[in-house]
Amino acid sequence: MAIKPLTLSSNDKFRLFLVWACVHLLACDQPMSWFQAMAEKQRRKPGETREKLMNAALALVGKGRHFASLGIREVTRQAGVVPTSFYRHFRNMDDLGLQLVDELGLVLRRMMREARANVLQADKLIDESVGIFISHARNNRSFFMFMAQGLAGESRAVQEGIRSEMRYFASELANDLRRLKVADHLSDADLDMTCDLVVRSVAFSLTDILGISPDDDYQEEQVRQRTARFLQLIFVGAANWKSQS
Amino acid sequence: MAIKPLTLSSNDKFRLFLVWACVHLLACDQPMSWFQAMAEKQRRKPGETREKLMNAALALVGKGRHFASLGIREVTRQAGVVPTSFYRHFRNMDDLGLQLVDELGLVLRRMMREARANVLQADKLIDESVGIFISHARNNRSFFMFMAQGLAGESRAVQEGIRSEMRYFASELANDLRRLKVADHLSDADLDMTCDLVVRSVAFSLTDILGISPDDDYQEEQVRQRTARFLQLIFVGAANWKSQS
DNA sequence: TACCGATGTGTACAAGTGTTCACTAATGTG
DNA sequence: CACATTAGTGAACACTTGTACACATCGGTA
Repeated sequence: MAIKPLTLSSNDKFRLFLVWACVHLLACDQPMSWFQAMAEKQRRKPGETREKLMNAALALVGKGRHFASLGIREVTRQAGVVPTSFYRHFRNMDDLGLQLVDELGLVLRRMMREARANVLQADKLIDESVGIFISHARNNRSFFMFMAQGLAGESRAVQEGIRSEMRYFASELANDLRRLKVADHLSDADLDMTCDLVVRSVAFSLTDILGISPDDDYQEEQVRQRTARFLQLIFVGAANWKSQS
Repeated sequence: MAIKPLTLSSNDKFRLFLVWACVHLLACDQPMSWFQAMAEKQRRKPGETREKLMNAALALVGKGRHFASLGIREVTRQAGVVPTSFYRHFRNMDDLGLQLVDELGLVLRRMMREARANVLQADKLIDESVGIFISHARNNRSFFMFMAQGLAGESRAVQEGIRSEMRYFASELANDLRRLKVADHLSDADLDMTCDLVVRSVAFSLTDILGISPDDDYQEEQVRQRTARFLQLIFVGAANWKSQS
């Protein structure tokens, strides 16, 4: 059998590098130049082929195509790059999908940070959060489309990645609620369950938002209100929930 | 522009035929032979190419492929039919998808009927229903995979079809609950909302069930319990919900 | 009987696909 | 400086794809 040239993903490479850098930091005395060089390489300048390819895939998804139906040539064509370049950065389309999930994680974290900054008092929590979510979904339409597709997608790895992002999101939400002391009567497990349900409901609303035209403000407001009422219903349930019953 | 030969879907044809048959039943005196012939044609005998193609597509989806990535040749190959035969029954893959949605509707209605027959008293409603749902999801794995995929699929029509099946399901659930008089304090709109949320939560659990191995009984039991608790939480919320507040 | 429409088959073709290979330009390292 | 590594290019490969056309079959109708 032919030995394929194993090209590590940039994340793998970076992790390997971190280990290796730590060894060097302990062993020699002037490693900073190496570190900075590698760090420079990690955060590539925009417009590079790798970004172009990922953006091209996202653009196609945003245009209504399904990620599973995209081909390598199609993506490279959209990116304005020769097909061969694809292999310099990704093993195959699944690999590209996985790296998109990583970036999706960044988008979600940014959204979470914004929500935390804006939602200070608990009474406006739901409406504010739903609003922030919807505006993010509108601004990063392609990303969230990719997320919605990936939940039932072809690649098990992408599926698991998105699912794990959602789990993380739910656990962070639970932590926030604990900090706000709005659900002290709930056991940890029950609070986690509640947050899981919240995140699922919001995620399902994603398919509602993405299904309507991006500038149909009326429909968007409808989805927004419905989602908010879903969450209110869930929180009423949580408020009257008797743990360990 | 070239005029493409418009081939109606078999459902369309049947509806047209019904109208036409009624006219004939009123006008002439011996229409039964026509009727029987057409009825015979409608319920085709199993093993025909049309069924073979739809089953082939489902089989591929069940094997982990995404519907959006299936090609005509691939489906016909799996069905053991020559590629050209495809066009005798479907315009394209989207058309096949739409007809699959119709059949999916039948599966869902059968499930609903079974649930109605088995859930007689209200106190076991949740556990019984979730159980029935999970066993159906297990027995018709491919169908439900197709449904999960279609929710964020490529074809807007398929998407809307599945969504409308879910709406129907939710409204029927609301009717049942009204009949059981378990939520008399809720306004119609609030009950509809509750049922909508219930259906969404269950549908989301679909991706959980389909993600685990078909014979991993432990994980399946986990999903089952989690889904049931979701529904309990929602119903506690509904029980304490104050309509028109 | 002859005929007709619907269904299925085989062949064909142009276009698109994933992947490999050999080559070049740039980039930073000894 | 020479050198190795990396990113990008273009040509080529063996397939696969969607679709069209002509033909065979068969059940039902006039």
